[in-house]
Amino acid sequence: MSESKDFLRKIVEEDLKSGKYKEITTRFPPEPNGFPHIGHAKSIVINFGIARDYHGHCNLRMDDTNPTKEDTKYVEALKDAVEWLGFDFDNNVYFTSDYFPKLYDYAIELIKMGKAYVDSLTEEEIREYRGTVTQAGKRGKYAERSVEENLDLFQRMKKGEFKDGEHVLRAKIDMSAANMKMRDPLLYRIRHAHHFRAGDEWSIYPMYDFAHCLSDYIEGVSHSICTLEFENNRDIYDWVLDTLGLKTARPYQHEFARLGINHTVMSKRKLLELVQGGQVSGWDDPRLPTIAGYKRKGYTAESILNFCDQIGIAKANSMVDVAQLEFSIRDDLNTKVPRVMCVLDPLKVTIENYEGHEEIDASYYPDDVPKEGSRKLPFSREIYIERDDFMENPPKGYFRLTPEQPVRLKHAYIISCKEIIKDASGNITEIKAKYHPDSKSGSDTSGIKVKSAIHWVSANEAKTVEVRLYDRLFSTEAPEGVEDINPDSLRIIKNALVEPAVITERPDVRFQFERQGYFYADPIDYTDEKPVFNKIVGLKDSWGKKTKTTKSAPRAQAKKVQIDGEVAAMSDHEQTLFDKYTGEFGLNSEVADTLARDEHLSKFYEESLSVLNSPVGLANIVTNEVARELKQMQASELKFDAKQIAGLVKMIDDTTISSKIAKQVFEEMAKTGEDPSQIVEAKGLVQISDPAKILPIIDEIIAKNPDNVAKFKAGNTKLLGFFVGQVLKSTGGKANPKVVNGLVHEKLK
RNA sequence: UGGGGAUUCGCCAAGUGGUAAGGCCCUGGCUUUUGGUGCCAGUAUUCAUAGGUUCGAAUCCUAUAUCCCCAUCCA
Repeated sequence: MSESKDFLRKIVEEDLKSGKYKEITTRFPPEPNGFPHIGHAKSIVINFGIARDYHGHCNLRMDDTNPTKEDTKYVEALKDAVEWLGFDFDNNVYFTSDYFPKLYDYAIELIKMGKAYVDSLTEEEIREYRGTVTQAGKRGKYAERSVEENLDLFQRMKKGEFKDGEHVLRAKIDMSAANMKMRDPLLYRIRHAHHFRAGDEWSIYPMYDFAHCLSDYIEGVSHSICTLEFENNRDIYDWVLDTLGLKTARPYQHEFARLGINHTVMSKRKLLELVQGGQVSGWDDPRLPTIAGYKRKGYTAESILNFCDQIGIAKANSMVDVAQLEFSIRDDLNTKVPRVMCVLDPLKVTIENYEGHEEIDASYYPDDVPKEGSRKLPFSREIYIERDDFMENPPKGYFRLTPEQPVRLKHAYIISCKEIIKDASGNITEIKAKYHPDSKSGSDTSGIKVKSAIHWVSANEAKTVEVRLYDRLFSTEAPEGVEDINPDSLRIIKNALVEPAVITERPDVRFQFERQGYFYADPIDYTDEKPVFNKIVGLKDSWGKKTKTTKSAPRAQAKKVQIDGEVAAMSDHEQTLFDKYTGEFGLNSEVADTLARDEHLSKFYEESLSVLNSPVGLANIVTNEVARELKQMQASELKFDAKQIAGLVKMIDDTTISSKIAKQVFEEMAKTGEDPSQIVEAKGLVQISDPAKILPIIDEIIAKNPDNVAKFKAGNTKLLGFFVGQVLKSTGGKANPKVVNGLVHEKLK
């Protein structure tokens, strides 16, 4: 595994290395209110995968805090999904509802600390009082209740003395917080509802923001991984744990981008609509992106796992091309599954010069699949081929059977077309053909060259099967609703003809129907009398692609012009500073602008300038390096001062150090607050400018990299950076880059 | 609009100051009794845009643009 790690694994590794945690614990925390989909699979793979990689644990936990939405049937579906994907939850499912008593105690604690209160505003009032994104909210009068009153009320809420909605428990944080989520979030609501596990014991239920962080803490979770939309909730997560003083190895939340796939929908709401609206046959409809759907369609767990590995984990919202998923399943099945022949749209072929009957021994696997196994393939005078494997007037590049062009019947003989039989309306109903007796597969001495081999079945022995051809559920890339549904997402072929071994031998449940795609014996509707096969995915079809009307003409890639917004005007004071900096000090306008507009920066700059008269050098360091530190902390928190920066710039000015070393020194200063001259001395960072010392190193580098020298001389001038970098590296950054640059240039000319 | 995220090829995605990884898609070629597979080759002078710092910038600084999330007693 030399591949780069995703950002979550990097965090985990750092936390392990720093000793923040001795052991890694993650959790997969779905709410049991819907069937899991492939987005859940991504989360499962992340959480269980990280636990496995770092020898930790992952808890499967049902986040069942809302009794009105959840159901035990979803719990089963969730367990199934995790198991099917090959992860182990030790047969131990955790439930947030098991923590209700503990959660209640924590709430009491918060009330006693004066950090939570019972609010009795109506729902509308609460909404109103919350304010908007631009306007601060305000507290209602109930926020002033005493601890005793709050305690009393909350206990009575629990006892069920109040009606739904009469009171709520709220955290006392900040009604004017810029983060809306922090405006006194609700912790508990009254809900006289039957909980599928807790029964009727509770009449209050905790909210997500209160229950989740504490459940993580209770379970000893170290890394609480969730999706991006919870970023705003992280503040509450931390607030609850911090306020309750829960410190030891407490969990921290990290967010990644949820999975989106084009031509499908992933939200639970939309999925539920499709199921309830009857657009699909149920949660396990093969067109749905649910785990149950993929399973029913014939996807393997491995293919889903591979897919999740391939798409990676990051923080950018993204829409993965469904072609990537299709690749995963093809790639997986290619090496696993027997090849058989099935004719979907039969065209009868009578081989006039063939008498009798034979059975051909045919391997289930092509040469490039290292698996053993074969079946008997009946061959006779009457066969069926695929209707589009014959064309009377073929286009250029058509490889299959035509009046002039013979074709091989896969595993059998070469045939030529003799006669075309049509019905009254001109449709082809049958082909009369002749076969070439010396062309039998494996012992062909006919010398006839054919362009392709087509699949076929023997008319007498073929079995009739139902084939369900699934296509993407939505025709648009980013579907909005039912109006985007692909009318051809399901095509049922009642009378497809398959070779007999598929039914009688049943060598597998998944097959490749040669030249068509991968198919799966439907686990529910398949019977011996009426076999049913689901199309998992088609084979890649470069011929079909060519013949299809060239739909997407190369879209005009007009480079979009970006209209930049206006830059805010400077205040008079800023303008004065700007003029002084550009005029008196000779700074360029960009640097002067940055400095003038930032009070802290300009102050810092002028202070350093009073120590050292090097306006340009100081300005550069202050605008670029000091500014970075100032973004992260207050000016008063800086470990270094203006005088030290002046000292640093002085060393650059008198060429003691290069600007490259200066950055290194600066980083040290920012960390330790040490004097720059001390750092330079302690680390021996004085730069080497003597060509006599540098030249031998350059020679060595050049000798070591003949390939790159050749490339450079061939015109790849980018490589100059490579050579300079190498020299700098081997001198620990001390070589004077300007000198090195000139020298390397000279050497390689 | 206040706050929080994000932006590297058609789609994902590495890269964190020194030669722009990889996969999918696509395009050629070779192999092939699957127009499949496999193999080989091609595909970003450029990292949202504009400036700045530097010998050297996708990476650091400044400004701007665009997209996503937050005003459920959902999670």
